[in-house]
Amino acid sequence: MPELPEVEVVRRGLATHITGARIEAIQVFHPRAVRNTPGGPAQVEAMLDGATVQAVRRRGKFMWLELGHGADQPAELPVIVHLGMSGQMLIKDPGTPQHKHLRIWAKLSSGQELWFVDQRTFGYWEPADFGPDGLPAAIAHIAPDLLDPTLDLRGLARTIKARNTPIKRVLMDQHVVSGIGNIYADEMLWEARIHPLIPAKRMSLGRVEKLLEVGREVMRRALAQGGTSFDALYVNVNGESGYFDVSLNAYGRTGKPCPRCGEPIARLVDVGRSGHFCRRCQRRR
DNA sequence: CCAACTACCTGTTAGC
DNA sequence: TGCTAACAGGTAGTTG
Repeated sequence: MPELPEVEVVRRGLATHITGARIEAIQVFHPRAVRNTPGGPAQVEAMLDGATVQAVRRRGKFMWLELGHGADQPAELPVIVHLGMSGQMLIKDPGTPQHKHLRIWAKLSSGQELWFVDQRTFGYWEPADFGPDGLPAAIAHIAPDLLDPTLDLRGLARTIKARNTPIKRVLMDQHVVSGIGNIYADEMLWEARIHPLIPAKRMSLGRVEKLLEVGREVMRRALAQGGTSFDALYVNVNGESGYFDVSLNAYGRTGKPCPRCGEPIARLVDVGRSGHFCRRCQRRR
């Protein structure tokens, strides 16, 4: 559920609250909360204990904390944080009663606590190394996202057009462009009036470019409203929901009138995932 | 390389 | 009322 705007809201909150803070104690409560660690939870605890958070960065839906030993020392190692479906990074005052789904707990030198809460355990923290480009090597396969200032939009449009796959699936392929999940794929396709099942190959280059520009605007609007939330699973670091969901035009609106033409929004299932679109505005051809 | 499919999770809701 | 099935869905891994 958390996609680019939601993750960016969390990243900003973390940057504000934990940059420069030292981790004075840490405890991992669930084995699935850490990944790619031969040493298991203990390895992550050892890596983070005593480290200082120097920066919090993001690409697509992936965040990472840059850790060092001393606020003015260069970053030594990144730890990747992915929220999965239901992960939350929360800043708590000491003494807050424990949450049922608390997976990782850390005590910070700021006096506050950092909680990683995750109901469905698809989220995780992962110790990593820096690759040559300054990104964690473990996410080298994740493409730039639509809000990345270095994004080559024309080049991306050409890559997308080379794929013989329904456009919605291509948008959600994190190797191609990152940060787009089911919600924002539906929203940007609705906005651009494009049918989700049209093969990317059959679209004109200009239409693909237009779709990407529209997508970038949708992301910016959602970010300005603090992201989307339906059921309080997605919240910022203070536990507050965003309110972009009131701006959704297609996603989750099955049977409700299309805000553009009044036609009831249709639901279609592709690869077991539900999609929402307007049959009248988003024609196949 | 590309495309398609599946496993991994648990809380909530719909249906019988 | 109580049970079961469907649903939510991001990513890695596998298969063809």
